[in-house]
Amino acid sequence: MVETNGHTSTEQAILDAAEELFFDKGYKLATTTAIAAKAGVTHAMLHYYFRTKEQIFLKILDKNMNEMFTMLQTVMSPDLTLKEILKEVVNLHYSFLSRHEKLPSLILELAGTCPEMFHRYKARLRETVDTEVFNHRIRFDREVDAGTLNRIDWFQMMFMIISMNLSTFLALPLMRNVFGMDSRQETAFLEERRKEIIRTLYARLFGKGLPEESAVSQECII
Amino acid sequence: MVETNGHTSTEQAILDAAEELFFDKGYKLATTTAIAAKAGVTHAMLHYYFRTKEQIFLKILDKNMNEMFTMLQTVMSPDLTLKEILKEVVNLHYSFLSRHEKLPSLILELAGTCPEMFHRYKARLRETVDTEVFNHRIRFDREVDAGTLNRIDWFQMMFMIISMNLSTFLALPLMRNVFGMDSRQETAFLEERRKEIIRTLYARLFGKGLPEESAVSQECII
DNA sequence: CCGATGTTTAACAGAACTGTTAAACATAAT
DNA sequence: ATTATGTTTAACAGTTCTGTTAAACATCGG
Repeated sequence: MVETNGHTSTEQAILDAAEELFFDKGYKLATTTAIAAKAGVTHAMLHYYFRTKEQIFLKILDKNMNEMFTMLQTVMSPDLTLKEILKEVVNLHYSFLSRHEKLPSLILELAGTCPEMFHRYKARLRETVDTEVFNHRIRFDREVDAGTLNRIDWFQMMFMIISMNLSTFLALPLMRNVFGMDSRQETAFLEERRKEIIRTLYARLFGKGLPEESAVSQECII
Repeated sequence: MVETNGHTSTEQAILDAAEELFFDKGYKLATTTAIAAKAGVTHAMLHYYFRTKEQIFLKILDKNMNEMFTMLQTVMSPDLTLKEILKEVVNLHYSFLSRHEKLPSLILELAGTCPEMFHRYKARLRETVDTEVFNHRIRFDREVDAGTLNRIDWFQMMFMIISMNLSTFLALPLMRNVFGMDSRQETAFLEERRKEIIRTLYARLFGKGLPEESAVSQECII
């Protein structure tokens, strides 16, 4: 039953079920048996189409990682001010995360428990980071020198942005569990959180009269 | 072979091995077989002393959660300024995390995949949060009204502190993997990160002339 | 209609895991 | 020495998982 996209409907059903289960339970805990059950086929079909669990997982992960790298590379817009760019970075990342709520924890699982699988993306991740750093750094440093931007280490700033965004979505299951938010509250929280992240970032970068020890002295890691 | 602490050496060996494996692999992936092997006993011993995998896990998790709650409650020191308290909160939390590097991801796993197990700590967590909020909030609001503190929602501030600290340690395995830090670089990174977190927090709370949209208007979630 | 191709099923093999149990072993008190 | 108690072993049962395979089924060109 070959369809227009070149996939059989069975193949697509397996991919859909697998994506949901891998994101829900993680790589190791999502079983081929459960995937097949969710797709409504025998688990032998899964092996017929994809041979192994690892291959079907990589097909799904690749798709998501490609979207992530695309997102990372579209941050550049040279005709915006640095201030606008930074806001864009946060918003873009934040909206990507809301569309891929569970990708971060899957990546963390991979880095922690299947490092050899994560290796597949390492080079590309480093390269992307290096490129973005190179593209923005000169401009960034110039503004720091001109005094229109508080001194801060590049890497620390990137880490701050990424981690503030990420941790919002990493904490979401826990927040749902502990505070039992309904979906309206959740939307309101996420929106207020996004604004607060930008406020905090702006305060650190553009605020005046910051308290002591704003000096920075780190050898760069990357 | 009963020892002075009331545990047999076998029992303690199992607990030690279990703690390491649970933190390394998570609850579901740490197998009783592997725990027994690491402890150097047959896996039947594990069931002899603890009956089930869940019970040994809870023994270990309880110990760690108790330490966490103790830490959360020792934050109060009424004779410090608010500014000093906040710094203390960050430092205390940060140092706790460096001693329990892998607790956060275990808690996140639990909240995500075994919510019924996490339920055990829900009431206590809410209670602790409520108490801390109640204890600090009046003072906090007074300083906001006096203009010595920028306006910010309590919950957002707590979330910010916790998430900046947490994400540092959540990201650590990934950082090791991608950037291949040695232990000297890692120590330097963690120390610089701690300082940067305080800088950022202070900038948001005490910085002058913050850019637009620093107004805050959120109904409180908790 | 026939056979070639691609798809699906059901049964199986082999491994791993949790938990149980009966018997062997050690130890200390009587 | 014997008995009671606590500890350890080895073997087993029952389940679940990944991956394979042979046979059944469908579809379509000729």
